[in-house]
Amino acid sequence: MEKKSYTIKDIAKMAKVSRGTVDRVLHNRGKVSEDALIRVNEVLEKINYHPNLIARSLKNSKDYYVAVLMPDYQSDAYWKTCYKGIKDAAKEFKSYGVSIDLYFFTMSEAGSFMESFEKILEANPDGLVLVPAFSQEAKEVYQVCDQRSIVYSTFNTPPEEGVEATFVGQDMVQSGRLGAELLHLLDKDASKFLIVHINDEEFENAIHLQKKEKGFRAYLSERSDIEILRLSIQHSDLQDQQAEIRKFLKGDSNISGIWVSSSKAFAVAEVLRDLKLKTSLVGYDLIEENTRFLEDGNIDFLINQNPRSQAFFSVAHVAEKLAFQKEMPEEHLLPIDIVSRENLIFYLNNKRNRTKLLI
Amino acid sequence: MEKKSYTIKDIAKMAKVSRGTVDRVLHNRGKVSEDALIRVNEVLEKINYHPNLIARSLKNSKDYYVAVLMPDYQSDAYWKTCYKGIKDAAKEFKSYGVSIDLYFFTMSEAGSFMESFEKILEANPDGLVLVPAFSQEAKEVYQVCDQRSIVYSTFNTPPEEGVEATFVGQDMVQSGRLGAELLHLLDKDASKFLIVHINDEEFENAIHLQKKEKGFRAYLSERSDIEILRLSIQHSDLQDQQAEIRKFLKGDSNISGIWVSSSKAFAVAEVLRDLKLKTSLVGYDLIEENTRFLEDGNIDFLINQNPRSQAFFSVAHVAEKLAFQKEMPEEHLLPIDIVSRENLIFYLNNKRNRTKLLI
DNA sequence: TTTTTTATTGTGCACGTGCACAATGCATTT
DNA sequence: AAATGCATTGTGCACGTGCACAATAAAAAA
Repeated sequence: MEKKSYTIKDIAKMAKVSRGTVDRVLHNRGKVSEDALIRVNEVLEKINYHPNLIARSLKNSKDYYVAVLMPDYQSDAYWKTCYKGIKDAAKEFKSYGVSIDLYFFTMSEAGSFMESFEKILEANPDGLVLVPAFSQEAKEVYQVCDQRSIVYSTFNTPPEEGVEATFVGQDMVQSGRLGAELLHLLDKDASKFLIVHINDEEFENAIHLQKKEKGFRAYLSERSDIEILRLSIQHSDLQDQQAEIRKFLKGDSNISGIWVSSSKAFAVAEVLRDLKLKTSLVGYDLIEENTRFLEDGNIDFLINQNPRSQAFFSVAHVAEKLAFQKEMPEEHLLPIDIVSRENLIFYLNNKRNRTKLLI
Repeated sequence: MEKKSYTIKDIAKMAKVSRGTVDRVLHNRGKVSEDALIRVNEVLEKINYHPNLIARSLKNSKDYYVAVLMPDYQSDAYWKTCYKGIKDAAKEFKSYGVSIDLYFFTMSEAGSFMESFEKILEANPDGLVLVPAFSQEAKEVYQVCDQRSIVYSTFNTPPEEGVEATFVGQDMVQSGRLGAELLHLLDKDASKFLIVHINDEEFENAIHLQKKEKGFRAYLSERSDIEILRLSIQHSDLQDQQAEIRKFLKGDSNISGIWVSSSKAFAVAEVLRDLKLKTSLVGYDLIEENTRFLEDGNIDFLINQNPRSQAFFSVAHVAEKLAFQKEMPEEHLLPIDIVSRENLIFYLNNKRNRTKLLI
């Protein structure tokens, strides 16, 4: 019943060799007689040895330094949530000697991305967590990190194909499919849906939005001949955005459901409320503006992109790789949560929505 | 920029005392002159000391033994998922010297619960994780554990009011509310909903089902005058269950939506399919029988009770308390996930849907 | 003053690992 | 036979903590 965990000393005794020899076998750095090798391996097979990670990491106990490169969180509620995830991870791993510093860039300026990266390099970090918003620049980053053997992981935006960087995030195509499904479930006799993109960046650069739209359309094309309208809004001012939405909705009255591909569903919700329209509405992200309308019933579902967990895990992978030599996964896809009024509370401030990683 | 983590030795040097004195101050076990006390405290305040948990747990490195007392997982897909969570936790904490053994009981026999507990006591464990399905018997368990200072936590079934045992699970009332909301969203013009209970235990003993029903009714009474029918099935044989459902549905044809309070939604789904009814259906748990009907469209939503995470965290709390002296939370409520066809895959076998706990 | 008691402070060790380096055995060369 | 080289093996140390115990200083008793 009671399993004992064996130590190197135990193994040495059992194999009638010294600790050093066992160590040499375990890390196979040669200089072991065939005789001893066989004896040690015999014991190892019998007992199924697992090294004590605590002792190991105490031994390698140095202070690791991890830099995070992400969009400025002042500007955006979504990134603020990521920031929280980073902070939680920082708190978590502090006791294991990992300290974390943040560096920011502006979404509209690729230059600011590389500028911050230069600063990071000056600080000479052991690890890097980044949002590779600019794929060309990011490639350079990966190269430099490989060269200096800086451990890195990405989140939110998937790295380009072919790059073997750890990615924590969601399946964007599936996310779009889910949006379509929810609208479809809300009104099974729907005849017309509207896609709304409201985004700072050019749509052509926003690969994640393209993937989402692709998924949205794919779902519907598989099971109905619902007409799909599309409205892409570039204004950065809320008033202008809403004016355009209002104009569009007045022009086309019998839309059954609206899917907003970004976190700006609240902009549409307000217009719907003012126009007293009962159109179904599905959007993304649990930012305060959205959750208010979810509670009032103007938004039916919000799809949670789990920004907090994305950021948290991205840091966690790097930190545990450094501190415990744990392997980093190539891809860590988070669930795409459906949030309605009645389960909203569990996705807000959920400090414990996190995970020790497998060894 | 670079934060150093201070050690006791550092503090001793700064306060011009020895390691021993710092140690005495930190664990305030007296025998320190006022003079030294002040100096050490000054340093402590300045540097915000956090002990190195790795070193600490290496020091206290013994093998901990944790017993898990849960329903037999052979009988039930739900408990099988819990079993997986336990196994994952076992794997995770093995490297930290925590080994885990399982003991089972039968849901229908309170006696088997205490029998297994007796066996557990013989093994003399340091920690216990249990599903307190029988509240009276559980009380005795808590008492014995307190007496022998066995660390314990519960999951799935909340312990009785007034007991201060760590509980990992979900808010049952809210879970019922969510079920009602989903049905309501699926058909906003609904006039009649049906509650179906299919359960092994007596309804009177199944407090969690009672709470769920309460939440279901509460939601609807707040915002509509939908008629609520109720069908409680006691048969343990699937054929008998379905016969009763078929009879009921044939008798009352214009039901807008059905909510099954347990994991037996598949039984209803099959009947609906055979009768070619398009009634909305919401149930619980991602067991294979259910997910098949979810994929076929006979079930609209499944509510995920997160059995795997419940079990995992319940073990994790005990293990981290033992190995790292982390505090155990009084209550750890997991999110109530809404699962549809398009996000189902992320909730199946999601090895990483877990969390390192806060310190 | 010397001895004993008491209050405070300093030091040694173990936990398990991983590395550096010292020590041993054995065969080959001088 | 002594000296040298090489292959293999054994040992010491550090990581940071927490506890036991030794050492010191100061006060009280002789």
